[in-house]
Amino acid sequence: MARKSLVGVVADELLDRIIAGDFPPGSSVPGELELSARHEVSRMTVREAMKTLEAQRILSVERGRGTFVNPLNRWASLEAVLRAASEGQNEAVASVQLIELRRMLETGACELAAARISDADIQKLFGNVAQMRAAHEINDVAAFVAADLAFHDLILRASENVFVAVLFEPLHRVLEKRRAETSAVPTIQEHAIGHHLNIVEALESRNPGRSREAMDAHMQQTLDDLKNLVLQAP
Amino acid sequence: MARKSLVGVVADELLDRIIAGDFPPGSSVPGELELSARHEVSRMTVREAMKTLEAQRILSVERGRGTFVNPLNRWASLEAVLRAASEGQNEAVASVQLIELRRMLETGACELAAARISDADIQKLFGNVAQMRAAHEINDVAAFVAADLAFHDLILRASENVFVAVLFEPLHRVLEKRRAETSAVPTIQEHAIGHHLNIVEALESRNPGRSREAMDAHMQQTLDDLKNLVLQAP
DNA sequence: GCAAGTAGACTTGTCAGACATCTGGCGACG
DNA sequence: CGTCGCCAGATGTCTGACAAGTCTACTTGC
Repeated sequence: MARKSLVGVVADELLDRIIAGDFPPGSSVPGELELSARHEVSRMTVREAMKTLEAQRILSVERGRGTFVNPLNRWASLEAVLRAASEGQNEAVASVQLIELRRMLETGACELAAARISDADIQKLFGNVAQMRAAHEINDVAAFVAADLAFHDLILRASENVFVAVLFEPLHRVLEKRRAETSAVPTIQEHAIGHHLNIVEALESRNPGRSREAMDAHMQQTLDDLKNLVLQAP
Repeated sequence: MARKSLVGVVADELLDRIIAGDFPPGSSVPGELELSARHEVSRMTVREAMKTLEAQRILSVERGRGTFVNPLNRWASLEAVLRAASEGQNEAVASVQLIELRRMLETGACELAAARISDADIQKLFGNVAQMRAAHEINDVAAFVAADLAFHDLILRASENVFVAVLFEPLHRVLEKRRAETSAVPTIQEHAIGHHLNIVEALESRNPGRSREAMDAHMQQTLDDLKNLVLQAP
């Protein structure tokens, strides 16, 4: 699956060297010819790799002068920033900050959704909670996670804000595997079911503030779970 | 200034055709050869344009099969989504949704900053408000906007969350010009000064909830200003 | 007759070499 | 001393070719 093409490999290696500090922000990166020699590929392959990094605003290419590394806060790729921020002992910090970000987006989306969600979607949410409960009783972790994801996804869409969904999508991918870890603990499943039920009921009341707080409590629980589980693993 | 290179032009034109609906999500885009003929450039130029769109997850390239358009919610580029969402009569809707998004990020960042901001940074924020007041009195719109931007930027950084800054950066660019418009009205300047002062004082009290609400009120005002100004322009 | 295998057309991936164009600095010339 | 022009080095683009993956349709063997 996804055997990476050469340009993907070159782009990854180059990004690794940037993150490792070989080329600090503001400095220039070696010329295309030099890179093509170092990685033993043609100049064109190097150019395409550069293009992908430039599209993510990691590099700035200036004709006739060279190619330069942008400061980290101009990077447009959450994944690349995550890789950079997770260097060394910082992975735990990065995880917490990701949850913080998720909390902002999900509580905000939930608040908006309260005024816009349809009755049909609310019934679907009740259905998702029922699925989570059923999955919990027969210990089906995969089904539990699937229902959980569908629940949050529906709220995102009910917010009717396209940009929230766009910004949330990369977060979704990054957090997916850790969600599966925390959701494997039965006690946490029970907590989650309770929180989700609170959220649907708040949405049903069409009260934005209450809906936001319900989602906020859920996010707080998720953050606590992360701290108690992932951050103490060997 | 910034005369676009050929690959930039081709990428733009291709994105325009995608947004115009020539190639719906899931469908394939014409082959590299066909595109190179249509745009009268070499195949390599087309390839580099495709690479930039692929890096933004607008296209998915599959070797031997073709190149396909991703659904809009997988796009990783806020700007591209904005262009797509602003088609037709939807520009007003897109503007409102952008403010909604900004509200989520800024209120969240402000809440985090309350617990993390340094005394020195709080003094800087007071200084920014003073600059805004001075600029207001001598009717210097540019200086007012500059102090305003610096104020919000400092809070973003004080939240100590790298990812918030990353997601906010494209928003910053997009909203910059509209901010200049609304900030030109003296009455709105006065409102903004009051809101900013409330925000600093809330941060000074180190109360996260109060800080969030102060920023929220400011965002609400901004949204109202947008509705009353931009949405009724000729 | 049917199924497995294969040849071909079409697609993207990579390579090589060449020339065009832009930038910046160095040196010659006025 | 200042200005102009040349030149080295960087990216931008073109041409043509071959490699390799995918799908279709036909051929072939049973």
